[in-house]
Amino acid sequence: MNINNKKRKKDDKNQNKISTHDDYVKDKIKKLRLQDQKIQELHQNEYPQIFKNCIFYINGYTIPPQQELKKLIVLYGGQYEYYYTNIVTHIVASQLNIAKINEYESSSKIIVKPNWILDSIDQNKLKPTKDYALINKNPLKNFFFTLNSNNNNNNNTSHRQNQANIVTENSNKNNQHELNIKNNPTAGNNSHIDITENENNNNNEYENKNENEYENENENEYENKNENEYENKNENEYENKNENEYENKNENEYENENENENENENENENENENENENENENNIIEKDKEEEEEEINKSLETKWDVKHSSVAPNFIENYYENSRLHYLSLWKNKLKAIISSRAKDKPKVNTNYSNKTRFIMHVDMDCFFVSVGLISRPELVNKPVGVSHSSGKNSGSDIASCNYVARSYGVRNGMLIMHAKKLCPKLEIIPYEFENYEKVTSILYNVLIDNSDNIQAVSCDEAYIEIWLPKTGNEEIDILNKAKKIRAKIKEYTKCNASIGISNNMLLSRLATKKAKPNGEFFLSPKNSFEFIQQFNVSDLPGVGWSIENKFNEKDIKTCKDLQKVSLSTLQKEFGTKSGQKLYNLCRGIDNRELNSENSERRSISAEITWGIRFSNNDQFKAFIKEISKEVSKRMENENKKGQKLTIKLKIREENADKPLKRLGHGSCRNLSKSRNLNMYIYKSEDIAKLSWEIINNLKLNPKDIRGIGIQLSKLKELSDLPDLSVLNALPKSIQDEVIQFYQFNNNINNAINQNYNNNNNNNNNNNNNIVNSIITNNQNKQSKDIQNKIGEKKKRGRKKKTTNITNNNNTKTINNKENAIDKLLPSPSKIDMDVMNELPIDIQEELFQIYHKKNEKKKEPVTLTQFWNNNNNKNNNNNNNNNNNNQNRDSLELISIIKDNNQNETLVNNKLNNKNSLPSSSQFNKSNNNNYNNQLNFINISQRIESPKSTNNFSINYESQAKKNDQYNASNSNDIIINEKDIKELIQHWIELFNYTNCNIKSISFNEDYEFYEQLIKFIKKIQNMIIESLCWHISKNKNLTIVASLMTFFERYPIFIYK
DNA sequence: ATCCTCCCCTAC
DNA sequence: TAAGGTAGGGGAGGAT
Ligand SMILES: Nc1ccn([C@H]2C[C@H](O)[C@@H](COP(=O)(O)OP(=O)(O)OP(=O)(O)O)O2)c(=O)n1
Ligand SMILES: [Mg+2]
Ligand SMILES: [Mg+2]
Repeated sequence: MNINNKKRKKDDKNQNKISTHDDYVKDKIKKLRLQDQKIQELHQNEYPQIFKNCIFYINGYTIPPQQELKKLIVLYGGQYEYYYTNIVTHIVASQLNIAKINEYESSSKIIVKPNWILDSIDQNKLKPTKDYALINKNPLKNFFFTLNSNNNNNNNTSHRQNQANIVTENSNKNNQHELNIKNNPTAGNNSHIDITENENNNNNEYENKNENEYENENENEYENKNENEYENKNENEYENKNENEYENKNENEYENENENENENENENENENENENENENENNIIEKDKEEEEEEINKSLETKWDVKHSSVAPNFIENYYENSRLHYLSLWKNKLKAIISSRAKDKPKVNTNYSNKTRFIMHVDMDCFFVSVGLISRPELVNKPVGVSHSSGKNSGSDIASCNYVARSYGVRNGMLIMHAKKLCPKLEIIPYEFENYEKVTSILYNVLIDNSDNIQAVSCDEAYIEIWLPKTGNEEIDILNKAKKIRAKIKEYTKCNASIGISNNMLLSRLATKKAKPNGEFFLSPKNSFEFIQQFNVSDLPGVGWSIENKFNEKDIKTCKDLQKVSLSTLQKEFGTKSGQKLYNLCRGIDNRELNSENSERRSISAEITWGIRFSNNDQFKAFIKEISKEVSKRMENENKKGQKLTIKLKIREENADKPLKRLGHGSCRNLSKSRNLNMYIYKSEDIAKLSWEIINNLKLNPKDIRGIGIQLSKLKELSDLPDLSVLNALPKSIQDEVIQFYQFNNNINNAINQNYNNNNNNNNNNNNNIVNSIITNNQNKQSKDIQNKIGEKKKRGRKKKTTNITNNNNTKTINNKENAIDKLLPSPSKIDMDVMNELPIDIQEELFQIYHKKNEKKKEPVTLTQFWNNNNNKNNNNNNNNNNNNQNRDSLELISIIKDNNQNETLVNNKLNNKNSLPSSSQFNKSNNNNYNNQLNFINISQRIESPKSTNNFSINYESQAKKNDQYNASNSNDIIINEKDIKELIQHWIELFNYTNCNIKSISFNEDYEFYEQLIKFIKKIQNMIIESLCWHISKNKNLTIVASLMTFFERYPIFIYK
């Protein structure tokens, strides 16, 4: 390995290229293979080598986890492949999308579920793999209901489809670096690479940093980030003309901009020239020429503006492709997600830390963008360099990053080129290389993951890591060596310098990095941190930006030493309780935060653009809202979220704003934000656009003044049925696999669910009634409390924390009982494949077509499973043709088969009856609704949906064709479910699936042809609801299987059913 | 008290 | 010529 490294190092030096991510991973894989082999050799005699000729690749998320499977595979003689290659013989997966299955099957790979490995080991021989095939798991699914394969194919390219597969396939859709990080099997906590053990100490290539070299920077003038100071330059003349022209001056009411012109008369050369026009022909001609030229220039500029502004085609797409800040945000999110999912997968190991010392490292690449850019430009390393879109000396383009040579001139990240060039005329500008930044980030994070006990992503070039070292008395030297090695590793593979700050908390290590830079490491001893920190400027403190800094400077507080003298109460009076406390702690080096590797859930999703926004009329404005709504929608789908609260953020040009220094920039603006609680969840672009425009339209703004637009959705909720991993993990191993497949199945029908959701969402008023929750909170027995305890209650988000101290934010992900109110009818589409059905042997068909009828519709008691069962046996098949009398009739739809489970049903009935009166839904329902709706519904807390002043006792559901459904804004005001037949069949299929996880099992459903289809459906749904509730109650009362309850609850939250009448 | 809305501020 | 995004902490002040 070292030989390889050296060799590559040489090569790379010649080529000045980043080693690819693969280089790093390949090296690591080699090491890991060696380890695997060693383990194998060691244990060969202890374990039967049953997997001897098998080469495994584990695809995605599995239960048990990859690492465990890997261990077993290796111990039992198999070969574990870290990447999928052709030599692989077996694919292990808990779920796969169809594309993957096809891919593997076409290359004759054997696909097995993880249980195959476990069972084979159990029985000491290879089990037949066909019993563990991933597909055809549920024959019913294939017999009666085949997923709409067209749908599948179509959806495969959509975000949602990809997202739907997040558990296993997330990494597939993402860019390379994410794939690498996420899929990197060595990234697990039991990857044993340790630089300190495996590396030669020949990494002396990093120079000894001369700390003072760049530190005599006293450029406070540039630290003053007051934009206006830069932007109040005398360019009004240009701006006014330009803008007037741009805006086609059609509407007099908007022409107030001329104010500026008047204020700046002295500079208005053109006017003066015009006034001085005289008889001299030559003069006139010359002047005409000049004017012409100017006009041409102006119109060129205007054209350029129009071409590049928000009215240009593909503006948003182009913009985001080039926006560094957008990338920074994007990457940060991705990294956090990756780190987070890693952390969740990783089992919590109870290591004994008592004889170890904890260090926090803050690792940050030196002038990241520049360093990456200079890899291919070694001739510039010792010159001042900045990364920017443009290089003109008067350019208003931002410098994203500048190197330390440039910084010695006072140039700073984020500075405009025109200012930087004044400080440093020789500043070289190099372009962005976003793809390369990603590559380097990938390597950086791999190295950090491999060399730490815990990691928190900060940005693409920066992370905190936690490292525990044995107490040797020399830990401080050890940790510095460790840092050196990490830095060397990063340098080796990326050709870029990283700096590392080390201390015992995040704040101090962050500050230590400032000392370490450039290209160094620094240990900030916590022992004398209080004194040490005094030398830092307040602006060095993370959390102190220009605003707070300015406030301090006004009071002559420059350094932390100064700040330490300010009392807590003063700070709190000035900045508020929390912020004051934070500042008080910051300047003392106090920071109680723990690394947060497990991301808390996203609470808002937004898209925002404040560059290039220029509209001349409301149509353009509106069109842009439509476009940016698409972007937001895309992000919602990617995150699998829908949102209840819509916030519009606008930047509006100040009355007297000057022309922005930055071309097409926003200039001086006032901000405006307007939010609206929708009482429904949205995610579709049309909805977002429509509602956004409603908000905006109410504001009565001049479209010409708009300079920035943002749309944010918050109060988020899961859009569809991704499995809750914490629930999943709580389930017995034996059913985890099943559940995963269940979800996989449902992922294929999300689109239809959501379509229907949107058709219904206006009916949703305050639906805060959660069936499961109300049962549990009102069921007085002890078991229900146990369940609550077991499942835990999610902390309410947004609630102010009681403690002022920064506390460890360990986000235990739990089932959300309280907040996930039942909200929507979420039917799912599917196809009943009657052809397949007809292929079945007659006796099976017959069995399946057994029809169960409820005997007496007037009966007020809910139908229990037992009754259901018995009724079936007494059923009369001949009364199918009566569709006139609802009451007398047997169930309008026919359950084909219900399989009783261990006589549970008896118990279930009793329990249910005993508890009936304590159920809240009953009283709620009756109080507000005097109808004589079938009592069984009282059992279910769906009152919000059922009651409606104009409701009758008859159900009405409109059937609308798919084509009509696209035009739904108004239709959704009615109380009708707009739904199509296909969707309903899918819905039923869904509930059948669901029942596989309860103690009863419906095999299939069919409808009486002579009965009104939707009426049948509604009744069916009622029945199903009862059965599930009963099942749930039974489990709860018997304290039987809490994990099943847990999973049922999640299902309930995701698949509530509502009935309209 | 606690919530909500509309901000401001910060980090990269 | 230019790509000034984005999520979250938190405060002020009003509503409940
Ligand atoms: N205003 C800013 C600040 C940063 N970045 C980008 C470019 C930087 O290279 C990268 C990382 O930011 P850092 O704060 O880590 O700054 P650098 O890495 O450039 O310099 P250093 O960390 O050495 O101070 O983020 C940016 O585009 N605009
Ligand atoms: Mg950096
Ligand atoms: Mg950084």
